[in-house]
Amino acid sequence: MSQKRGQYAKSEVKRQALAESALKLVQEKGHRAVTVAEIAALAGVSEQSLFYHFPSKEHLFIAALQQFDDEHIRAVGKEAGAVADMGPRAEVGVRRTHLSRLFAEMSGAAVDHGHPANEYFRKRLARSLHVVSTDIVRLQGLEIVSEDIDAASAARRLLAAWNGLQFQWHHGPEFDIRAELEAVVDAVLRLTAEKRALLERDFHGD
Amino acid sequence: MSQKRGQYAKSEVKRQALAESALKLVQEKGHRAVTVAEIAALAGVSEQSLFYHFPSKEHLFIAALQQFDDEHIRAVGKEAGAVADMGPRAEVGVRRTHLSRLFAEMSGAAVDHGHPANEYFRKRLARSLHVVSTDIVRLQGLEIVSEDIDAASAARRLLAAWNGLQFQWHHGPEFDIRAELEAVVDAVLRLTAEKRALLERDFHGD
DNA sequence: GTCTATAGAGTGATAGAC
DNA sequence: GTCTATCACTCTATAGAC
Repeated sequence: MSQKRGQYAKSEVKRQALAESALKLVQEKGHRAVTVAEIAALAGVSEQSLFYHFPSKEHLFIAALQQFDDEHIRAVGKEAGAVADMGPRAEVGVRRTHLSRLFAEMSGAAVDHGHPANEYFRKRLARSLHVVSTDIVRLQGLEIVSEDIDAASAARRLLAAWNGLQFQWHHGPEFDIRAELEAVVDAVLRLTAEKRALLERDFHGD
Repeated sequence: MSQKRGQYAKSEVKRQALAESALKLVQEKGHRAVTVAEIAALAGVSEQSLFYHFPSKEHLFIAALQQFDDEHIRAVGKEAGAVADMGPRAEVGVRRTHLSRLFAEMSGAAVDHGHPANEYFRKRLARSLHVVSTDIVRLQGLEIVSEDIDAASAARRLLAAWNGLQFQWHHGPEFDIRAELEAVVDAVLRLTAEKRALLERDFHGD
């Protein structure tokens, strides 16, 4: 997509195949253990072709993360429930250890402005902020969340907590990330036990 | 400290000098722009000597971060006020762009268990959790924070938010990190405006 | 006929074996 | 401490899609 070359239809197909293969192998073995040769083999292209389509292994891994996001967005379908589902998703996310590690490592490297993954993370953050903030507004409409909470700021705080807890989980000893994150959600959105119950009911679609 | 070699007193002095020089240069120019030659020169040791004391540039940077922490702990003195000072410190921290970037990048790479900085971050997190949690307990004693809040968990959430906001600040467009973090503190510790005022007064030492 | 996409044959760096 | 294997990546050339 951001590649200059590639007006041939074939190209996009191969890029996709390579991204999918990379994603699959990373999830299986972790990005440290995966070689470009394996990825190329799984995608059914030569190693040299891989480097024609992606300037570096890192770029390929970025495409793999992108690929995962895209699949996920398609799978989850509509994004209502982002807030209610945050705890479980953090838990699942962190259990996908290999992918989560790649994500953490990349996001660290990408604080450098010149880093190829910088754009990916910026866009991803913007999207996440939008999704969560939209869901908060929706919950305000349902009178589950108080109107006097600034949705954009609250979304930022919730995503920050998610991110930070994920890092802690990787660095330190394990803890119940779901419980911690849901506690933050309750605190930031000022949810009483009653409102939390409403949130759950809304999410599980009554 | 964790280095095998260095039984001579001289050695520890040189290590210290190298860490200080590394820290100074990183703060000035950013870790990407600093060369080991410069660091060695500033510390007044040869480049070979540097690699005798530190197995790699990365190890030296870890020592530099450590050095910064140590200086800071000494400067701040007693750690009461960790909670009250969290917002301002986040703001100052993020403005120290070069150091903050190194920190973010390293903490990303260190999610890998074999990474040399892994231990540093684990210990740092443990210490931070202890400091913040202790301060929360203190604030509970002063009846600024409610007794029914679990200090250890709350500390974890606050540090996660801090960390996550720092990452957002690096990746995305700027925002008021201090305001956001203090909002999280108020939410997590359930501080009313009144209690927040007490917190500030306690911190500024009446 | 042009230029994309692929292939062959490497290089340098590095980590692990011995 | 030296050797070796492996890895990411490059250079050059050409087959073939458009």
